[in-house]
Amino acid sequence: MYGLVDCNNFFVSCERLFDPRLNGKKVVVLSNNDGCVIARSNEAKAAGIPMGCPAFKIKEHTDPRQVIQLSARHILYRDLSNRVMKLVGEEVDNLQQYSVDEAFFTLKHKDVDTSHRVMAELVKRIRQYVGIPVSIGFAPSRTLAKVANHIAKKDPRITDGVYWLIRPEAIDIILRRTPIEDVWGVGRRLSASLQSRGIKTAADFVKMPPSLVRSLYSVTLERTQRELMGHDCQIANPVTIAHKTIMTSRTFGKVITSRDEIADAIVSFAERTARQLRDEGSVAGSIMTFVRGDRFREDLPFYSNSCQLALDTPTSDTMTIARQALNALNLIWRDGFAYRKAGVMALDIQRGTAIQLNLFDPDDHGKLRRLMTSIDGINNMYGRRSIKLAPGLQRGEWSPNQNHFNTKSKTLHFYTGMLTT
DNA sequence: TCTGGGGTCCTAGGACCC
DNA sequence: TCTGGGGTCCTAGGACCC
Repeated sequence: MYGLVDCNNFFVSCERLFDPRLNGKKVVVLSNNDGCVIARSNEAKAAGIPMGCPAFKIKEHTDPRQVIQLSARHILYRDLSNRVMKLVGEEVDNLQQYSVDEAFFTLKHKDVDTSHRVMAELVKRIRQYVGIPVSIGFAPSRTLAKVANHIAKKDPRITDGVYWLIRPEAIDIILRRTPIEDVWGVGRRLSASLQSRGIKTAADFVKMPPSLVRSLYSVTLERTQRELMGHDCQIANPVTIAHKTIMTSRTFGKVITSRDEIADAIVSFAERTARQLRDEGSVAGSIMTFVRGDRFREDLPFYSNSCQLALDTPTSDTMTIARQALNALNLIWRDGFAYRKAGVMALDIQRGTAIQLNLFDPDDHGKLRRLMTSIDGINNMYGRRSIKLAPGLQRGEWSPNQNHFNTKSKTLHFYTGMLTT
């Protein structure tokens, strides 16, 4: 039996917490470059604004003057997410955070009546202490828990935000009402393909022979099918294990043609990537840098390339990683193109303790580690990027546009001026 | 004018080996 | 006409998620 707790309209709920005037309005939160809609209030959903909608296309769905558009403040959202998860963790077992606003878990209590009472109280407590509305769904598998959570959110008869999807007859009825494209693990491509075979609902899908699903599609989709039948197939890997890759990338506020500007951005991305490696107690074995043009500008020649370089010794040292990221940039840089996006990725990640010292590496790892710890400590105390490598000193030409911060909200500006997450 | 960022897993196919 | 067979390993790319 799995529980899934999910914050309702999470980013919008966070913004509303600090500006109640947003209540009852069509509110959307925009992605990094004020580009796409990444969160919607119920009112915005009802107006037909789809998830991922480019901001400039909102007018195709509703009167944009009635839509409040806000730049994302991911640091604030992370902070509130941590508070929600702390309260949840006190009442459940095996809490596995799946994303910033949702987590799977198992129950402490065996009997459903006690559990239901505890969970309904938890929903109330999160609302009271953190201010964020959440919903909880229960089912025999994670995929079904997703379905149950959806019902907990949507069905007005569910007054306490908790829904149990357990009885086979109930599961059968619900699956018949679940469009195939709403199933977790069935995206646009797969649902189009399944629909062309006459599979319209989750119930239709469950009736397909599993061997056929596997041969036509993949073991992944077959697992989704078995999960819908109520078998736990561990579809979601626990996110608690360390990351296998860590990436930092941004779309620039405008196209960039200067190599120095891009190098400046790459150093910033490398710094952030290295910091995250250290936070997770990991080291990277190789570093990848990529650059690309603007895929929407047909008037400009398009260029996209990446380069992955191994590190002599796996490390989380900012300077080594930045240096290697710049080496990679030098190998893929081409003059005469307009660049719109770039990024740095750490790969071949291992636990930090597993450092294989390179005999010929002149660096003193102990000294470097102490330096990095000091830098992280200062940045923790005085704000991110108080100390940084020279090339990234100021917000550059490449910084993403974010022009819709809610300056009228009571939120500490602490959460605003910081450069993205 | 304006189209995100950060992940995971699986598969097909090529390189290489005996 | 006919071009072994069976492995392993790696990578690129596609699909999905939020």
